[in-house]
Amino acid sequence: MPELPEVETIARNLRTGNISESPDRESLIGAQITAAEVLWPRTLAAPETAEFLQRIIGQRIRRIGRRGKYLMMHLDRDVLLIHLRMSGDIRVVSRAEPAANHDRLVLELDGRRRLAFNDTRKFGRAWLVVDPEEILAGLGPEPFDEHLSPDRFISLLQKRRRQIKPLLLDQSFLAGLGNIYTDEALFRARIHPRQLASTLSEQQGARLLQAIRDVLRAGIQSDGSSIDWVYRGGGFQDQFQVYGRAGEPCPRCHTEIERELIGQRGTHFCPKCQPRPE
DNA sequence: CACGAGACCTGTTCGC
DNA sequence: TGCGAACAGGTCTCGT
Repeated sequence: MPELPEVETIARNLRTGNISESPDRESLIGAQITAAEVLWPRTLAAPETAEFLQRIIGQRIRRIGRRGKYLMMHLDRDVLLIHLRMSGDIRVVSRAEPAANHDRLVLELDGRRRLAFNDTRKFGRAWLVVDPEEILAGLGPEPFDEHLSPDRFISLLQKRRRQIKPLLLDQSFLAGLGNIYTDEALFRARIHPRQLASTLSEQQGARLLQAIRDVLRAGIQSDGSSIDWVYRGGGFQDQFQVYGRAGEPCPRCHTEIERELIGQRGTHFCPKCQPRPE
């Protein structure tokens, strides 16, 4: 469930305290970690549980941010990084609340509420590190980075002889896009997901960067997307134009939307608006 | 460098 | 109704 807009929404909500189940709806900034529990050891990528507990207990949350799809919680001395992968979610509940079914890592805050990393599929990971660059160094630019001009983006595309969709999913090329927002951006830019990056025209490259930013901005404005049984209050799923709409008419030209596996991922596109290059 | 397959996991939905 | 297959918002590693 988590692509850039969903992680951004979570980070903002934790900062402002706009969290539905939280007892007092107070910001997490300034909260002290008074206890912690690791319920599924593999969720904690580093360090080992014993060192993790010993280091994190007593620290206060000072800043909450995001880089790519990573949630970043800056503490007094360390940074807690969380990647939600496919099914992760963050909940804040009162301390009295019993642990939920798939809670994997729980932090008790000020002895009265708890922040739980819940993750059905157990793909998610958390790291407690001094320097987050240890983990984040390989990420490509943020989509909204002002240094990422259309010209710069175009020149990055021209260096890559690779299908555009898998390239956009590659976090070392650009950080934050996942399967949904990639399909939506390519549709809005009218680019076929299999077109080789190096063959995109300047106009297509500029259009694509614009579409990526538009789609991510719209996603954030809707508080992200909520699909299936995982619901966090986002509404962007109602604005999907192609994702999950195979067989339905294209909103632009009414041709049937197609679904095809590209790089092992279900890919949705309009065969007429996004013509397949020879 | 690029690509596909397989792993890692659990749960829901689809097709017969 | 039941049961297996397919599928799911992600990423890593390995072999070609």
